[in-house]
Amino acid sequence: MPQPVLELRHLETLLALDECGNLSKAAARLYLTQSALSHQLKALERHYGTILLVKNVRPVRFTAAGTRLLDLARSVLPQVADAERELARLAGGGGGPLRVAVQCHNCFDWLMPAMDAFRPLWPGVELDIISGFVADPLPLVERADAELAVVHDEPPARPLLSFSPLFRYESVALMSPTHPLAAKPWLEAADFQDQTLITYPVPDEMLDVMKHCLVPAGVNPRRRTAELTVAILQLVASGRGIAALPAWTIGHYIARGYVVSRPIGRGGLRCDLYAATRRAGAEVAYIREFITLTRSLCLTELQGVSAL
Amino acid sequence: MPQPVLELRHLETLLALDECGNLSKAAARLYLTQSALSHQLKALERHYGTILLVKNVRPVRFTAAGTRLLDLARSVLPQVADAERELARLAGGGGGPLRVAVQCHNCFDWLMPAMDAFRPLWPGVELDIISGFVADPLPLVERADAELAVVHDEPPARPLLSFSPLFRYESVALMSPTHPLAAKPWLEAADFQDQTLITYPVPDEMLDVMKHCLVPAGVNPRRRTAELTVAILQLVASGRGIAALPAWTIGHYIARGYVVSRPIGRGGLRCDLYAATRRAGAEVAYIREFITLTRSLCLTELQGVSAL
DNA sequence: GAAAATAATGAGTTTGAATCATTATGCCCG
DNA sequence: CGGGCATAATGATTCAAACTCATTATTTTC
Repeated sequence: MPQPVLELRHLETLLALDECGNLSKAAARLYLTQSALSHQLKALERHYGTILLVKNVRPVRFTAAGTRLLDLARSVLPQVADAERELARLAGGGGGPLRVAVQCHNCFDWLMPAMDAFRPLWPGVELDIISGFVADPLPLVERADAELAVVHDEPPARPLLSFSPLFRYESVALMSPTHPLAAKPWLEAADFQDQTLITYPVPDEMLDVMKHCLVPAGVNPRRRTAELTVAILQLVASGRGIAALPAWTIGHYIARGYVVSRPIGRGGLRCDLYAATRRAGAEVAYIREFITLTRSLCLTELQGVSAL
Repeated sequence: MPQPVLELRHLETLLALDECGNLSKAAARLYLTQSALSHQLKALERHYGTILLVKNVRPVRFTAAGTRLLDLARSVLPQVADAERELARLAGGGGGPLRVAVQCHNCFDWLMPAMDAFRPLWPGVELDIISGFVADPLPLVERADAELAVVHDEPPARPLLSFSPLFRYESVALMSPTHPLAAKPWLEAADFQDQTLITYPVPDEMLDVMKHCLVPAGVNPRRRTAELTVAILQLVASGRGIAALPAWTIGHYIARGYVVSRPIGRGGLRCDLYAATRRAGAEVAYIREFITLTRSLCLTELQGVSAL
């Protein structure tokens, strides 16, 4: 007598499917394989005796039946989330500090909205950013001066820490539309050799292009620095040099034609962000939710971002 | 990153727990073992870091956290059920005939309310009772003159049919409060020997006491028949004989002291009801729901009824 | 205080949900 | 039109969650 074939898991899948538009992306977002989702869908469709979505079209299109289930998901999953938050409160885990240490300038672009979304859900949590960017924030977390650190790439395992993937973004090269390099479909490391590279005034370690592309290739262009993203874009637009920034920072500058962007290297330059917490912290409901909420916000809102 | 530990299954469990008042009963209702529920609860409680219910008290008492989850269940599960009904409609399985064949008189007591509850959920289903009680309704189902038959005990497997347990009820002996047998804590078959047994005018096959108790024991009391349950009770109350009826039929007669009831045999006389459908019919959403709905209504509303 | 109900526990088993490795399908573009 | 890329389907295999079984512990009842 198997009453409920349907489980919350399936509703999560449908939601992801709707947001991502295809099985593979949705699977990545759910930390599952494309195969898993395919099997899942097939089982559901067999059970209900009707197709739930048309997959050979981009993005996937939900049938009437699929839409009905999607609506169910939209109604039910938030209720579940609410209940679980309240349970955390009832279990005495509804409040506490959440100090976030961030390495990179640009992260503030998404960190602020994420914090804004988080605050009303967990009014009992004291949310702070550990200001002044820290070269290596991991010791902060280890000695409990921060609950969470955002770091690049997955660091080697540490006994006290646990790492959760946040997302992968693309760093793109920026130049004025009239710049000679704008003619190329993508840039190689060598293309930077005779250029002026405009960056934030931070160590090369913390600059994606330098760390992952130019330093390995032994390229060392002229440099110029600016504190603010707008200032960098200003300099680029006026032809004073080229820059490399995460794709998400520059959406409307591109749209307005002030600057153009080109991938760095054939497949583009991908950078991975992780959230580090102490292992004990990874159990705390509000820290977990901060991570998942941030991830999910970034994946849906930010340009050029994909699941990790 | 296992987000949802909670699944619909758990919500079903909580609901059953609330209705049944203890793990064992709830487990039976869900077709699971008591052990399964115990493990389930423990896992949930470990995950949320708080106790959900106090089990060493009858009925179990939900904690604040438990109540919150129970509320979630009460909100979410009906939404899921609604969605699934609509899916069935969208899949083209929202309508069709549902002709129910019933063996026993008393079954109408619960069949009517069940049908009343069912109708608004499936307006497209043509619900009928195959009237005139049929001695053996199984052939009706086999040759598709009925979609569902209610039968006693689990019949031997038949190639075309599938049987679903409905519930178990107790048949009790009824007598006037002043009757000598009322002094006994329970009745043996032999006690019936010199009595007048008042029954419906149907073959012994279809009378629980006869079939499962007196006939096996070779006891054959005087007989008197009446068509209606009230008439039987009237005769019993006025000392004209004793009767045996399902415990559920007689609640308020007992309460008012007109008659008293005694178990038949040490542990009482238990009878099992099953729903028979054609194997193909067991797949049809509305037939499945009719069965589960009926079962669940009877289990919660009827006296002396337990899960099978 | 014994018997009956009920719950907990840990080991063992089953099942279903995932992955892996591969094949199929559709789409774009030269 | 055919090769290459992105995406989905498939079936075998793996793995772990969830269940059962057998037993012990606890509580209730008479």
